[in-house]
Amino acid sequence: MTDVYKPRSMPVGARNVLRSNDSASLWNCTLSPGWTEPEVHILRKAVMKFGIGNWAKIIESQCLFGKTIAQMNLQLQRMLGQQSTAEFAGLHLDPFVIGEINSKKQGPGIKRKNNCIVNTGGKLTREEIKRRLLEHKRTYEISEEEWRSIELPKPEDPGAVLIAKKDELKMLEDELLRVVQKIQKAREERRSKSVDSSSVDGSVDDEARETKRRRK
DNA sequence: GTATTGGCGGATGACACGCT
DNA sequence: AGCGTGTCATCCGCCAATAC
Repeated sequence: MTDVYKPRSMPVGARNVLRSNDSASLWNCTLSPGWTEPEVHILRKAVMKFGIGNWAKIIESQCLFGKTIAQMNLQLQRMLGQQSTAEFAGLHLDPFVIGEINSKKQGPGIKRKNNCIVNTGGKLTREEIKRRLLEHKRTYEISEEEWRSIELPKPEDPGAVLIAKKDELKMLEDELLRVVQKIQKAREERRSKSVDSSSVDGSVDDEARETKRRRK
């Protein structure tokens, strides 16, 4: 048996088992559909520069052209390793640092969904959010000099992006067509083989096959 | 071969809050 | 009060493993 790769982010304790039905995206090994690795790094830099939750500024910068607030928020949750982002609102910090810490959290009070820690104790009070915010600011926020110096990629020409996406769509459609044709061909070959063997055998006639099919 | 189960992950609706 | 924005909880489709 070959060694099973266990991601670094996998927690210790009872869940430190790679089950056969764990999806590849579990443990943040892969990205959310629709996100490429460079895009994730741009989002990481963008939240470090503009502050977590400042989606309007990120959209305005056009560094992630085509991404919606919902998409960015979902990807941020994956990076942070928790669903609730209110306690980080506006902070200039590296979401991967928080994600690394959250990935190691274990215990009866830790409930996860999509590998993100979800809130189980009701909504946080404004005071609690404020308290956590100040704590995170002290502990994790990078210096102003640092986040101001972050450079984001120049906005791409929307027309060029559209053309590229159309090309990608055409490529995927062609690939789908090829796969469908391949399946059809394989089915036809299988069917012709079974017809051949039954005609040689002679014992399995159409009626018998139909009876067998009906019994199923 | 089919049904059941467990879990992932995107979509969505409800809600809170700030602004005008 | 109405609107826009952001957050959070829940729903539901899909997939793979397992049971029968």
